Amino acid sequence: MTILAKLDRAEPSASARAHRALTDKIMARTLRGGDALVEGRLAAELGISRTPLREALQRLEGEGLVVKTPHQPYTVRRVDLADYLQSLRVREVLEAEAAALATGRVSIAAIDAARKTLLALEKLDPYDVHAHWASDDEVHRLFIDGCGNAVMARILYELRATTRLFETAQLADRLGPDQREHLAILDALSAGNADAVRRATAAHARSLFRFAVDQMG
Amino acid sequence: MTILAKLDRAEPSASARAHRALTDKIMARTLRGGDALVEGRLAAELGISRTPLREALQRLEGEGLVVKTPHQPYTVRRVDLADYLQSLRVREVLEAEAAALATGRVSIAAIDAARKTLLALEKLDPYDVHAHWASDDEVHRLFIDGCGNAVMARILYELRATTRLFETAQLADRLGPDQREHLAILDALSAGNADAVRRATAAHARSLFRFAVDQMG
DNA sequence: TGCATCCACGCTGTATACAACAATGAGACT
DNA sequence: AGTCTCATTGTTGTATACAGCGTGGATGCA
Repeated sequence: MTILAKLDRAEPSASARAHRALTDKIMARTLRGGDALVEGRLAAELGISRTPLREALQRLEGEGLVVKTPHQPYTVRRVDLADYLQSLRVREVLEAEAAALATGRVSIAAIDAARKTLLALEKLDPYDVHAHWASDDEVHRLFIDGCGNAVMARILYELRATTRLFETAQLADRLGPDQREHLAILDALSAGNADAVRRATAAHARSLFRFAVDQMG
Repeated sequence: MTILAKLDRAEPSASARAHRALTDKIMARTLRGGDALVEGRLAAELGISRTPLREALQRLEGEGLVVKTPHQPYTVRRVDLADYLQSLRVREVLEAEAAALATGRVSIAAIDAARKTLLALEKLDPYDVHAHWASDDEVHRLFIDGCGNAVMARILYELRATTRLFETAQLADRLGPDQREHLAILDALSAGNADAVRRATAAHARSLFRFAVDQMG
């Protein structure tokens, strides 16, 4: 049986499964900011022991998705407005640089694919949150993966993961601006104008910043 | 005895001790890039069990100081030239921004203290590596801690930790340039000229970049 | 009723035992 | 001699047991 299972598909380790399951739950808001992550309970749910579960939690802590205080359960990180704005400020600087570096390095085909996904968004009648995120990811990964700097890419990945923990409410109101700004980035990328790409990407981050301030303040 | 030990000083957890001990050893080059970190051996050396030791290793992995491949021991991260240059590129962008943000936020007293430490360096006759690093830290922390953006500060902390794993050889040749460039940053900070601070900090990062390329290539 | 104290429970932190896997070297066969 | 196989050994991955700490609620008292 174990042999069959192994042939079936490469079975990931217990801690890897736990890590995946928890990130999914956190991203999907099944687990919400401030929720307590009781080790024994979670381990039982996933059918593993506490040891690999703790390993997963520690990795998540390093990735900034959960926080811990000694002798108390881990909790899902609560990203407040200040955290969010500070992360956006870093993204404004770093993503602009990454996008400029990626100019001329990403294939036209990939750019066009992203544009197609983006334009298909507005046709969707019941506004689809999942599709919105997927397109957002496609655009941003275009230059994050394509910037040629693995260190930069890793940092941006984590930053985007944590900013996502914040920006849910009023997301529908971002549909229009996001699409406009993403298109501007893609157009500049197509044109191969690194400086325009930098400006467009920074403007996008600043737009998110302003939006959050307006909503909250 | 345990009671006395507890009263003596707040006893940190076993995993915290292991984390501290390992970071110290790695930074001091007692453990060098590529060295295998065998859990059982290390745990015995530190007088703890493997469980908290693994916790420390997992934290270190998140901080980028060690790397792991499944079913094999952790190894101290080997920072090659490409890693180093990519990290420097990120630092060029982010530290320049942090320094500009810190302008006007850091006290004149702190700036002057850093300047004093810096100037004292060249009086030291037997060139002192430790003193060099201490001064370097003092200057950079000035604006990293003072930039008012905790997210940015955390990223820069980790980046500096990993770049340190590389830049040892020929360090003595950096004494002159480092001092000049650090002084330029401090002067601009004193003058409260954010744009000059940004330029000086970016120039410093580029100087390190060029130095590494010249040495290696 | 309000408040302080204390006990009991649950959770985390650590140690230890065991299973699974990888690397290494000896030995046998060609 | 060379190579393939296989057992052995050491290491990681996981489970489990237990100790220590924190928390909340019950209880007693004013």
